[in-house]
Amino acid sequence: MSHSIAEAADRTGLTAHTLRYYERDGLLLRPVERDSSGRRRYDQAHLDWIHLVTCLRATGMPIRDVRRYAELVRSGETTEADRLALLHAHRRRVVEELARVTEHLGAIDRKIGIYESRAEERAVVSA
Amino acid sequence: MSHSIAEAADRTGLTAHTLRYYERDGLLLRPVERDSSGRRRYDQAHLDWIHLVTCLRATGMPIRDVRRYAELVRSGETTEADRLALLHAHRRRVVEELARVTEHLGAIDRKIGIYESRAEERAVVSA
DNA sequence: ATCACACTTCGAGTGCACTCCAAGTCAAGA
DNA sequence: TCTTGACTTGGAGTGCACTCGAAGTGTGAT
Repeated sequence: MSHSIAEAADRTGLTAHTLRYYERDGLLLRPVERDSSGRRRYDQAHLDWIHLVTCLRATGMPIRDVRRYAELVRSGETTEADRLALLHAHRRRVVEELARVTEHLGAIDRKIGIYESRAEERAVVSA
Repeated sequence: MSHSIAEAADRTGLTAHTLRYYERDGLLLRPVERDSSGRRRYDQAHLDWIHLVTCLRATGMPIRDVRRYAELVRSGETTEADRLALLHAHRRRVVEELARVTEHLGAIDRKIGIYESRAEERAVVSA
């Protein structure tokens, strides 16, 4: 079972443009196969890999690090320690970022609280 | 007590470049006052506002929405309901984004787990 | 057969948020 | 007095990640 670029876009949540861009930019493990008329065919292995790429991208990994990770995978299983290190470093940054955002969100919540209590006050006064 | 742009940069974690950029772009409530030789002087009210701006920015609010928020504040207290709506909408997006990132982080953690168990296996075999 | 349409490539364009540069001003210290 | 260095301005440049356009080709329905 293989899929056209439109189907792959559908299943990955990316656009066809972005899928071509990722391929050009070396984010995929290997170039996608083409059918007899030159069109891309994505198999399950590609979709699985692209899913991992979207996890990395959605958590803020830069394109060049995803490319680096793909290169490591391409280079064979001797690079597994390097891949693990790369993922660990990324994980640490993501956890830090989550904490930072959560903290800033708290400040925004306090601001919201201020506006709400002021709105409340006005409601009472005008009642 | 007022501060030079270098001190303001220090206290806000932004660069002097960024502080000037924010001012030019209308993210501050009013232009920063200048001393007799034309240099910016930041008072506590400015620093407090910039702190709020960094909370909004750090949680992913686009510059144009921060500007919109600043415009509402400038327009007086009749806009408090609008400000509250803006903050609520932002809060919702941030919470969603946190959930999304957390979920993707889980997938990355599972990937890390796979590499770790493989590393573990190799360690056992080579022992 | 013709038509619409999804696809191809290469390269250019976009939007965002800074980030930097050049040229000039001013104040304080040696 | 001279120099150093932090500042000023307007505008240009950068990096990232797409996003789109133009021109062309192959496929499937009418």
